Amino acid sequence: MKKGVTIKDIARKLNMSVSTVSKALNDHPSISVLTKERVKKLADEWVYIPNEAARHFKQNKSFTIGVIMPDLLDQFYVLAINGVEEVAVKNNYNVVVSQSHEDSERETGLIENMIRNRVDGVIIAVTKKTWNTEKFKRLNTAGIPMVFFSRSISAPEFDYVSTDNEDGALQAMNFLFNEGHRRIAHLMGPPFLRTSQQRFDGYKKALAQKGIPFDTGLVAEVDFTQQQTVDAVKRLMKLKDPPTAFFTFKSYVGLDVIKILREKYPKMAGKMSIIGFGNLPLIQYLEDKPMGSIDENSFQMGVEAAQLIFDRIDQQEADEEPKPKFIKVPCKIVVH
Amino acid sequence: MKKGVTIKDIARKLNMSVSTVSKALNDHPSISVLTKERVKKLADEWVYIPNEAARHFKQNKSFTIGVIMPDLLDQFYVLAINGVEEVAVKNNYNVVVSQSHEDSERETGLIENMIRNRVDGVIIAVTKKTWNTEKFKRLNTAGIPMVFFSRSISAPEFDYVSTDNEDGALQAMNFLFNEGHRRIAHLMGPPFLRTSQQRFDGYKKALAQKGIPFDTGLVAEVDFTQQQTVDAVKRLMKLKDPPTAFFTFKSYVGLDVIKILREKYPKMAGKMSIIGFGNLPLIQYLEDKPMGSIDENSFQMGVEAAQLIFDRIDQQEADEEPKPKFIKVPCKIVVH
DNA sequence: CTGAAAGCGCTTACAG
DNA sequence: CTGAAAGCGCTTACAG
Repeated sequence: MKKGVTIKDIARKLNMSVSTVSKALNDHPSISVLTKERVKKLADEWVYIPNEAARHFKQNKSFTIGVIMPDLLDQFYVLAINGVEEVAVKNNYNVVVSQSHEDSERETGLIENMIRNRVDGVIIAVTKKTWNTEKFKRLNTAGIPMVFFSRSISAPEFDYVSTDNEDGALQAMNFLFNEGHRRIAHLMGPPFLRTSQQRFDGYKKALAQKGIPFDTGLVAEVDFTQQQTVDAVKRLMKLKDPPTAFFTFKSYVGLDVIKILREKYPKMAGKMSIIGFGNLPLIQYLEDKPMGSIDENSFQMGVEAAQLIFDRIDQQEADEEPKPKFIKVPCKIVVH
Repeated sequence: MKKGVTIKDIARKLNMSVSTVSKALNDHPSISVLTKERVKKLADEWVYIPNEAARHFKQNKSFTIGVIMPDLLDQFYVLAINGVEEVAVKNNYNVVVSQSHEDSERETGLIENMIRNRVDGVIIAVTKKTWNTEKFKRLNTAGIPMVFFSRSISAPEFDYVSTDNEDGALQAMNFLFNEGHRRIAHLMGPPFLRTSQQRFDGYKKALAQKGIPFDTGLVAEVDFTQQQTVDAVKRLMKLKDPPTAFFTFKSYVGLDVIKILREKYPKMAGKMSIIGFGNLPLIQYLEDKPMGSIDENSFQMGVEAAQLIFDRIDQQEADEEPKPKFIKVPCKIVVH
């Protein structure tokens, strides 16, 4: 193991104290210009690279925010991460991204790991199976701010950044109404997620506003696996009065619907109108596109989540208990 | 700021030394069972969470490997990360993923950052604009092992894990030959990437084996932007004897070709056979699929890269200078 | 089996 | 403007 140059090495060479070198490198105002120059020159020559680990340790801050996402193969989360990164870079923070792979146990482990590593804040989109608040309370106890991102369990005591789920649902439904649809199925997400409830609420509200009676038979819960979506579509298509359109929790589910229709109900495939949450980059490559998507502006959501985390970090020093925030980022329908 | 329980707190309460507590928590063999029990019990009660930052700092290891990828919207890289993660978890290591966003300057900054944070190893897929070895030498100087992943510049002194690029190209070409194609265009990647050269070599080798003269006019360099692919396709389609098939550096380029053909040459769209590197999950949703893809087994590549990094980390202690390795992970053609 | 001591590389009051 | 000292939370030879 080679070991690098340290502040001590520089101090010795220059006949200075380590404190002076440290301050010089950090441009501390009390240090003379000449000293700063000498120190920086040698640091340069010797390719001194500060040990951030040591700095963080000493300062009792990791300058790192942890992000836990269910699955990065879902481009929605990648866009969000890009937003988080942008804000983090501006604040000279690092971002550590982990995937729970929709596994709640694994998620617990990741949170534990983040606490052990003393990240300064956590942004998390929970798994589709997460309902317990236990692990989030542990973050609280450890004094680490956390915000739910996009997906949240029913726990209003935590911060939550999301798209305006209800409004997005309204936009989707109204668009479908305008296209003449009246029998619109809703494939909703896991019911213990606030997010699912909010989108479902929008669905019902849209129907009510339009004066269309709510029909439970048109709603199915899915867990985003193809299997469940297959089952749901099959059941719905067997109805006496089957739906003519689908409003799905997310576009990936909509893509599965399209695929299933193409395979099992080729006659219907072209006619069915489909809208879901998530304007995914991959849609551009599809020939058989969904009719539209709710653009959640996930990059912006990432930005807002990161900003909220930084606010919370700042507020820690003020040590007043802040009220939980629910930030809704506007969304808009995009027609393909 | 709340501060957590430390080893010292536990030691004080139990009238022990911090060394004993530390050893007890780490199951050091020299500590009595009784002591271990007492320590662990209190640690549990008090919700002691070890400060990994401190441990890493003390041990002069971050137990972290850094991964730099061009862009996580490309699912190929996400699959690779999953492979890296799997190996890392087994070794009790963390993985820190950063994106260069195909920006070479930014890449330099990320490497710098990883050195500052003293990661134990780096896996990197370079940007499409990277050609300079400078920054990689800095990692060397800092004593941090690095392996090029998938994409590499021409610098055989570094480790490199990649699919068997030449063989993949041969498979693609032979498949197209079997389909009856003789005029096969190649959209190749940036020429200063070893990867591009290797795939191009396979292309030429396949032609030679088949006794088909190599025609420079059928080759175009692209930088993966749609614009360049559009230009290339337009030029190729204007040839007196235009290609009947495309072998592309990667499937995303192939998808762009399909899109362009659909828009500009609808008559040709269905007939053109297209094969590229990368069996992407999103292909399942396409109706208008490429004919096939070279499955690079990116998860496995991630696994191999991580294993190589861990080998290198272990070898550091032995401090003999190891020879650079070029690991080729087998690939196979997948027909859609 | 347990503990005292040194130290990882820095930063930051504090004194001069 | 500079420096001596303490210390962040741990681990690890070493002594007993």
